[in-house]
Amino acid sequence: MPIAPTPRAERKRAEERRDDVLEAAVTEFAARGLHGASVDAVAKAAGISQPYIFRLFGSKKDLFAAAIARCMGEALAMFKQASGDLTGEAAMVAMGEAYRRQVTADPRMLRAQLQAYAACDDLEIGGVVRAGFGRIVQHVESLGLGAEHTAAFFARGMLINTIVAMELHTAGEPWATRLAGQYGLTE
Amino acid sequence: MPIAPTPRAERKRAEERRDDVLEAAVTEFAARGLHGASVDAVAKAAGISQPYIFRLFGSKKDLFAAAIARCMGEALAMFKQASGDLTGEAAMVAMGEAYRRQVTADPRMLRAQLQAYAACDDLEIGGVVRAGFGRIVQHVESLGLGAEHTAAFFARGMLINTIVAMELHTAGEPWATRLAGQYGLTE
DNA sequence: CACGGTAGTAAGTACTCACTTACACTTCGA
DNA sequence: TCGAAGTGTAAGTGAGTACTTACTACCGTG
Repeated sequence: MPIAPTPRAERKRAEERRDDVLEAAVTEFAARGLHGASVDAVAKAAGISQPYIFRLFGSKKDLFAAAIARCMGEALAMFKQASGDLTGEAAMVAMGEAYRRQVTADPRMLRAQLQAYAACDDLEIGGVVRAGFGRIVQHVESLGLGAEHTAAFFARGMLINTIVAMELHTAGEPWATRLAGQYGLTE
Repeated sequence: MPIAPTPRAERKRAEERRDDVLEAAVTEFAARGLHGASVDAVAKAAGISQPYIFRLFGSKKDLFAAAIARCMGEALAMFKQASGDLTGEAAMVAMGEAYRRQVTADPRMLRAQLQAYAACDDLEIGGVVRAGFGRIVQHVESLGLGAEHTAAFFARGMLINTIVAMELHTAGEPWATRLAGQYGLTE
């Protein structure tokens, strides 16, 4: 008869634990994507065993979806806070500045978004991503910018994502510096 | 002693075969990404056995890098042809129109690019992607647009990639249609 | 026509990794 | 206080898959 193993991780409420796991999952998925990341790595980073992740989230894909939904939710919250009571161009400038700050503070959110777009081939993931992105688009539209400026706002955001993913803002090549400099990413 | 197996695939020059494989690899990697795609699937699509791919390309990562390099090269060629002798804003409009046509004709190129950006976490891949992207940036810069317009051009391109990946242009939701419509992607 | 190089395959190998089973400790309400 | 619900783990399992080995058929050339 085997000796009883004692749980090593400090006991927490499931909801709090889910949060820890999501935090770790965002980091892992942001770097390696849905297929490149492993549940094992997320478990280690979260300080619990791998089976418990399946208890909490059901499957790897569901964990990815939850992590992405969280990221999108954080992005929306960030934009809402940045725009505050502002409208029109002033709101857009404020939101752009907030996004730029996010890059330098913690680029995981942007990288995770890129990974989410790349994983849209999967229908379930695609649904989650579209839903999250749609809420952000509708918030920006609600600020009273026209369709053209709204599109330009998101276009800039997407290029920033890509610049960060390629690490152009630290690459040192002149063309890269020129491009990244357009969005204040080189200081 | 086993009976000698006869090769099933029609015999071709290695160079031509490499081309077939790259074509299949772009399709596969565009949809599922570096980690999501399997070499087996590429081999089946190319009509040859899986070991032969390793003979031709060495490793899965090298195959991915080659596929991405090809895509980037095609994109550069497309832009060069579209801009022709034009310069400035006229060249940019022509290139944008070419890119838009590419979306409707065959979105694999765009999706593959997105997957390439997402895979930049790997240093080797990152190098290939930056090199390919750099050549495109420098071509656009050479057309005499200022840094601001150059950045705006690439920003639009990145948003188009994302719209295609999320399939917003066929999603049907009003906000999606409005956004995609800004780039003529809804007809 | 021999023969060396080129194109190609069948059949592994070794390993990763998503997911399961079966269990143990802890907390808490009745 | 007792048992059910909640938090957690050790130890698998099975399938997928990157890559290797060891071979074979074909082609061009002297």
